[in-house]
Amino acid sequence: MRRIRARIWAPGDIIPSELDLAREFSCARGTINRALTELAEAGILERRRRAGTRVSLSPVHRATLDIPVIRREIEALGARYRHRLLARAQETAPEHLVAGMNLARGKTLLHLKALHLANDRPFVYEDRWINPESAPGIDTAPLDAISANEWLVRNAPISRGDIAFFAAGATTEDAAALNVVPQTPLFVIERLTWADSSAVTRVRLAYRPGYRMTADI
Amino acid sequence: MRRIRARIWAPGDIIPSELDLAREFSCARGTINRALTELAEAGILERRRRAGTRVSLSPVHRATLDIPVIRREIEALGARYRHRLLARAQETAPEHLVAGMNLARGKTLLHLKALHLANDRPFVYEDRWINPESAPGIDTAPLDAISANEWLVRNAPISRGDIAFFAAGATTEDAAALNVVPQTPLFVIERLTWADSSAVTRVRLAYRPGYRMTADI
DNA sequence: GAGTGGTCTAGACCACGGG
DNA sequence: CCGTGGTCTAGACCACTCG
Repeated sequence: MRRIRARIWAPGDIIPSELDLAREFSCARGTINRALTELAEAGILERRRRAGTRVSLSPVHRATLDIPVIRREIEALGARYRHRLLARAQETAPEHLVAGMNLARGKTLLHLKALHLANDRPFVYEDRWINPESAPGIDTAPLDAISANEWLVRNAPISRGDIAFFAAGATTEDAAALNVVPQTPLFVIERLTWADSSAVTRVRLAYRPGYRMTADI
Repeated sequence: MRRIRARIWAPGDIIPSELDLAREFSCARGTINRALTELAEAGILERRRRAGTRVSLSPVHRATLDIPVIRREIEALGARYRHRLLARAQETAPEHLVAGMNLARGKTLLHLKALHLANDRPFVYEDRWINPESAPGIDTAPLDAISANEWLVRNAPISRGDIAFFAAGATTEDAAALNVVPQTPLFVIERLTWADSSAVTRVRLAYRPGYRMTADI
């Protein structure tokens, strides 16, 4: 890293091979390999067999976001967490979810609406659909005592997910829940999680105005 | 992972030690160590010396965001990239930057305003402050030909950065640049990057309405 | 004290892919 | 072909921390 920052190894340059570096630093090749592999994962280096290792021309800045359970997020702010289950219903999957969640048409999903509060003030409004087949036990879960968010994290192991972040004006529903005027700009997260190839849950989280999601690079 | 998903190793459980697993799978401890270390970095496991390895009770979902140069982001959408430098001035650092960027009061910064276009339609409006001391050569850089974004990535190695994502209503300036009405909800990124302990640049990026930032978990 | 994970070493075999 | 990185092995020493 020192050599890259000092442009001794400039962007685009091939750096010495693992064997050469191991000799230079008097260490095992395995150690060099681990170091270079980490830098490659961070986007600083690009490695190809036979072609060698080069300093990335346009290093991708890679930020790692920790997406905690909302309870923890609120508690980390030093606030008291509470949540309120506003609605719970069995509904036929709407058309836009049938496609996104790869469901059979006419499938019944659990539809939840909940509000997460920090010190009794609205923090996030949650609109969630759960595929009961992928979350066995959800039907009898006490979702007023433990948030669906947390119940799922503990009871429905997921294998992967897609997540999107964007800005949106508060809908009338958002506005009522978060106690703001409609069309207030809100930070919104939409997340779709999967267990193997079947969808577990799709959630839309609308954060209170002023919320900032932060990360380190 | 199979055992964790199948709840053979449930959240909170201690799993066998590296030595035991190495024996079970007839492989070297180093291989087990690498696997478990990766899972710990992904937030699936928690490891402590002597205490052993346990399955996380509340696995942090960790998303890795690739933050490419804006040109690449636009090109990846299949659109033609252009950018327009709207303003370039030397200005005394405003008060809110003196603190955030850890500058001496009265320091002169380069202040840029630029618009990035996708197929000639506004995509991101950029408001950037650059510390010329941390970016030698920036004063003579042809920032109308190459965006500051790209120039910096190539010429000013950074060591770390903070990044924040939030929603905001379009300011009059945003609105004029992006050709929207004021107060339109916009997705905004603020990024502050450092080379060692001195700030390099602080940028605010206001994306066009409808922009979604996506990631995988 | 003793068992855990963290890290390194020296060596090996292999997949890949450029020349 | 053959040099590169990718991965594994067997062994070692150490830091940490629980009991």
